[in-house]
Amino acid sequence: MNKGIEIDRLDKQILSILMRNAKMAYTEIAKKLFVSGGTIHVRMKKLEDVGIVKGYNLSVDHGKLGYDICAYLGIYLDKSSLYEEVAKELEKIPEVVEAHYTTGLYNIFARVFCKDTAHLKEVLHDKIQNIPGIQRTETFISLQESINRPLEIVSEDDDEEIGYHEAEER
Amino acid sequence: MNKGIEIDRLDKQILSILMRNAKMAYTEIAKKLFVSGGTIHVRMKKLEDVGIVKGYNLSVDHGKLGYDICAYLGIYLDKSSLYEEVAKELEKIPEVVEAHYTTGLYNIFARVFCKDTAHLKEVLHDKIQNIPGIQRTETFISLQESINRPLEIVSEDDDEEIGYHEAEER
DNA sequence: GTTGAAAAATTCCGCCG
DNA sequence: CGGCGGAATTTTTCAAC
Repeated sequence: MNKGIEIDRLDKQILSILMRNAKMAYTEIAKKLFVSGGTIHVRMKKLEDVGIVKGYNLSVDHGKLGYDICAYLGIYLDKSSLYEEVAKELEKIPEVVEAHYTTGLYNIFARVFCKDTAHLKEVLHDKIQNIPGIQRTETFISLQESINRPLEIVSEDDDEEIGYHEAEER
Repeated sequence: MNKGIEIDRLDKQILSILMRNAKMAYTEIAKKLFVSGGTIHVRMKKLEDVGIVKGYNLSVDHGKLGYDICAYLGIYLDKSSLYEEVAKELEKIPEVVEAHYTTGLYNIFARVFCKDTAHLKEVLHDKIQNIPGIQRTETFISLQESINRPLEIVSEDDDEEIGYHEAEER
């Protein structure tokens, strides 16, 4: 039982390539995988239709755009049941780019981007701590991001001797 | 002093659009921003050259691909100085998609994707806990992701009355 | 920043195995 | 049906202004 969605090896290979470089042309992917460009097109349309592909994003260097601080916040709530309410308030804060309802020590896990420490203080003290239901927060500032990559979804038993290797970009 | 990189409002608007939908055609962005397609092309080339644009990613629904669990790990090291070594070992574990050197309670913050609880146990117990230098870990499983969006980089004083609004996709 | 034209990619559709 | 191939359309890309 597979949620009714059938994904074969070709689908996974296409996704795997595009997850690393979403700008690669369908014609080029087609050449790598020894199928026609039209096939890539049909497969991607299916993958978008069933919601496996959620979107296409640009990955940017936040530091170079003036957002020097990336921090994770562990948030304690007064009551776990306040989650929906608090999430809605967090959504209004543009610096919050991610929020998860989590198991473990904290009730909510959030990621924020700030320009500098003054900006972080403003976000924490004036915005987040003011949300009703939030008891306290713990802050983890990222000093270095050493890994940031897509999940490898092509399993070993799937890609036995695929002649795929990286080519030069564009 | 701005790191020597000059980014104007138009650059930010282009980035802002592409961060939400990296597949939008340059010609369409050009129409929205009332400039020519060539200008978008030149701006993007500059933004890629200076490293502000790091890449183009596909965003996928990991759950639908069989990876039901997304978890964050707080990792305690025996000594903070072991960071580089441990990071190198973490990089060998494909389930680890993100790792940060952080301030606060933990030394390293990592994000992992697993197929199910058995898979998570294997990753935690057989892979991560076996890395020399790691003292112990704390696991936060994401039960719901309620926010996941790009950072809004166009500041209010930048985009005063831009006639920009979302258009239908493709 | 713009224009315009060549090169390339996307997208669609009829056909085949 | 799933994949192929080709043709129409759109986009990218680049040089000259």
